[in-house]
Amino acid sequence: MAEARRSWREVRDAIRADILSGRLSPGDRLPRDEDLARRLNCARSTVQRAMQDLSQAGLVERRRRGGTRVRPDPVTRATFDIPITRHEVEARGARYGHQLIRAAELPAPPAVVAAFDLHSPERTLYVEALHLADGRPYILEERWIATRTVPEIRAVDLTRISANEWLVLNRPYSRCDLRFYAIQADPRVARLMGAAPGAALLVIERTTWIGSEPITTVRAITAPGYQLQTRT
Amino acid sequence: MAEARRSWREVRDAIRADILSGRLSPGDRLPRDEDLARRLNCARSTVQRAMQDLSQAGLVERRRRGGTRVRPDPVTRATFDIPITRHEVEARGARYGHQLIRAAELPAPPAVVAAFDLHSPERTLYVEALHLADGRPYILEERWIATRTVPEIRAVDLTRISANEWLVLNRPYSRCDLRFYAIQADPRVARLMGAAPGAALLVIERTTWIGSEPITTVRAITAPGYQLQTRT
DNA sequence: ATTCATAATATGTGCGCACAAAACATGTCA
DNA sequence: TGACATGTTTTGTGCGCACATATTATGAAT
Repeated sequence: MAEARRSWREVRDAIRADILSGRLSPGDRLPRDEDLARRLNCARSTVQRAMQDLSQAGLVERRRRGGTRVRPDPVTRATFDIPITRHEVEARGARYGHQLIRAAELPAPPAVVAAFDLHSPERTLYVEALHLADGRPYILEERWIATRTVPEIRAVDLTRISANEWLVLNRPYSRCDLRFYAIQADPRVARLMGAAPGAALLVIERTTWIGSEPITTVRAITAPGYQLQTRT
Repeated sequence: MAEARRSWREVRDAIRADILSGRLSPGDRLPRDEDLARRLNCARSTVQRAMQDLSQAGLVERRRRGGTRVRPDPVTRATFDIPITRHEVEARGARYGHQLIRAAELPAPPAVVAAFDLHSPERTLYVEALHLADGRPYILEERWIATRTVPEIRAVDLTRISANEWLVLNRPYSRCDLRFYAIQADPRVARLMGAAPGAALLVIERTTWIGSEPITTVRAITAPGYQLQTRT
């Protein structure tokens, strides 16, 4: 059948076409790598490379000894890049600025303790700040920082560098949970954001850990009209 | 120095630690794979595997002949799985239902033509449908389907299977653009969703193509309180 | 100085091999 | 029957090699 050697992309595309065209259905088992390699006239490592890609894309599931199966519930998998807010603003060609609204050492409220996956209370630094693009409100962030994990943050001048930027640059994280939802601007948020009271705002919530130690959780309230889109 | 052979994960973690700790700064160039391999006591292919991972995670950028550099603008990269709505509802333990509100062949409005990256007008099937969880509104979708690319859709009984599910199962796509934002429910949407007028709703907009041919663009308006989160 | 062909170099791909590790199957023993 | 050890199967990892490919650097010719 096939004569020319196939590249891993060709192998991937061939299998993907089989799945997407319905020749393979969700839940179906695929031949083992070695058989596919023989059939497609390539090395097993090439099939492996193709499968690695398909697996990461969420199209197939692989298990040792269990073989490879078409994912039973097809999904659309999307990847987003969330940059440092300053970079995001500057990439839009706007002038970046930020205002520290409040910084205070507080015990973590129950919602934050829950977000951190903890039971016991946690000492936190609460930081509220407004990111500006060309002087106009861009993102309002309400942030809790676990001072036990990040004690140095207390020595940082948060009027000079935003907690967002300092943390991303200085605190590696091993786990990051993200959540998106919509809220209506309450009077206070509306005033800070220069939005109409009741306006619909996209919220990006992010919590990070290093190992099992919580670092920070932040509620980023975006300005009216803000859109988040997949990288191209 | 190092004696034990390193696995690609160890190599990846070592390099990642160098980046995140600041020993390597954004924009810095890394040694070439071969030197890293010698230094870390492993094969070049192992370094290659580690770099592949770091590159996909957005931590480094690699170019042939240009070498490897730490990405100049650090980002948080997040991956979402957007399942078929029926699966999503059922995974929450709820009973799925859906109602076809309207289906009509219409010329694509300008916004849709733009979303499809086209200039000329396009014949579309407009479909409006409501997805239900336990009988309650879950997602309202407004969808335009390019009938030139997907003529078979006209023969599908959209009261029996949702356009969402039919398309995902029958129409492979090669490109998918996603966009999230918040809207306020206008009176009609509020009535359909059983929400208060003016409620903040998360909208997921998705456009797919096969090759350069548009398939569909959909505006999925979610019920109040809907949250989208990264897969765990 | 500018343009263009050419060389040098780092990453990307592919192969074949060997062994590791997970997960499932089987059979033994109580 | 049930718990547990053992074997088998499939994917995962690692190595070393050769060559492909993209990109930058070099230098010649105008």
